[in-house]
Amino acid sequence: MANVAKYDRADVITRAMMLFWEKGFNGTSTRDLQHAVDMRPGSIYSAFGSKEGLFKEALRCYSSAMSALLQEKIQQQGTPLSGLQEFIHCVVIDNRKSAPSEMCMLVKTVAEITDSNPALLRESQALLKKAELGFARLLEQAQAQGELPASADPKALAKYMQVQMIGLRTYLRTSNDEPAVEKLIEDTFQMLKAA
Amino acid sequence: MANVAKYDRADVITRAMMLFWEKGFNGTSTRDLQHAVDMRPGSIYSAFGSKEGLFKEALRCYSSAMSALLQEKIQQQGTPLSGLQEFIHCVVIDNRKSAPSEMCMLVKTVAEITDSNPALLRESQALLKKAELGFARLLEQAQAQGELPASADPKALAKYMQVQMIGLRTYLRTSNDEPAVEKLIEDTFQMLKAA
DNA sequence: TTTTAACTTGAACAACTGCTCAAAATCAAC
DNA sequence: GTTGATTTTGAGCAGTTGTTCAAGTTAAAA
Repeated sequence: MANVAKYDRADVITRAMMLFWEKGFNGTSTRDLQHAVDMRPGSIYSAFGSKEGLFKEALRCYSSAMSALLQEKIQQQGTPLSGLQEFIHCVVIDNRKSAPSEMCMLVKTVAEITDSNPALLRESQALLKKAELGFARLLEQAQAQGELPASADPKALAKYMQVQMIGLRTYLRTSNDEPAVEKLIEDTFQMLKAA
Repeated sequence: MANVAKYDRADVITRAMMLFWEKGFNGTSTRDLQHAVDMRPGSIYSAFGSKEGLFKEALRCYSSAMSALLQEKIQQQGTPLSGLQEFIHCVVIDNRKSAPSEMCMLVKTVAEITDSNPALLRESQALLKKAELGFARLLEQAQAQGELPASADPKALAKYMQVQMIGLRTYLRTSNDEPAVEKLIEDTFQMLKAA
């Protein structure tokens, strides 16, 4: 054998994710990345193949960080639905200014990337689909526990939740109207429980 | 006096708008633009000052085209609320594949541009705010005509409509699930009329 | 201690970026 | 037809882009 890598791969991906999340794929130059992860071009390219390869890893990193946050909130709150509500409030309101961008990184990517880069587009779409499936499973559990009425359709409600999350986060970015968005989050869950 | 401009300014802005709408601000190079509008760099820069200047005009062009489409649909349908519903269906579903992007150009811009370019960010935010005010005025009319219950709050519903439009258009881009989105549009208006 | 495979480095490349400007072309006014 | 303000042209600039690769460094194995 021989020399061993000096960098922490997960840490490098996290740092790259933060930059990409803030500036987008086109807005982030490889020089920016080199500085952010403190690696020279040769090392980055031997580890990730291309800017696109690193971006793909960053998308997955973002996705699993969000997923972990959701699980954390469910545990804290004790029930699936209140955990989901706390998660959404946390992502949309609490982390608004501390996160690299107030918008969802997957949505930003789907908005920025054209069909001329199918690899990145499909990766983002697949991760968003995965998130929707996670919501659906969660809503099923809520239903089983009586947190949602038996008449509710978890799959349809999961789609609805995705639309609301995407819409609310983006609307907040455009309007800066935090109280209104906070109220709309509450309305959404009111609606959910009455479905 | 002397020579007179050979290009049609409105036409040039429209062509630039189509390109910017498709590829975004960072994704569109000035060479792309030169080709799309069939003008040489000198002419473009003397007419618009900078890439940013042309983009700003493109944003306004997009905004007023959307506004005109809404008015058209209201006239066709006869009432404000049914006109609004037809407008949303048209923008989200019917024009999905024929438009340069299935997403809203203002939303794409707000997602792409960071706070390091305040001019473009504020322009998009202002145009989205203007659209919301237009929705609010429309909903007031609908209320006056009895299309909406007297208990409805037009300003709050206008915010809600913005969130739904943004969410639905973006969700369709990520999921490709046209039937689901079509149903969600109907649900939204059902909800509106019951507000 | 030597070997050797893996990793790191950073100069360099060709292509592309937004933009400028001197020269040429244009056309209303005289 | 000449004038002269205005517009068009496109070569080109200085900086940035994503990426490569030969040379140097490292440390486990022999």
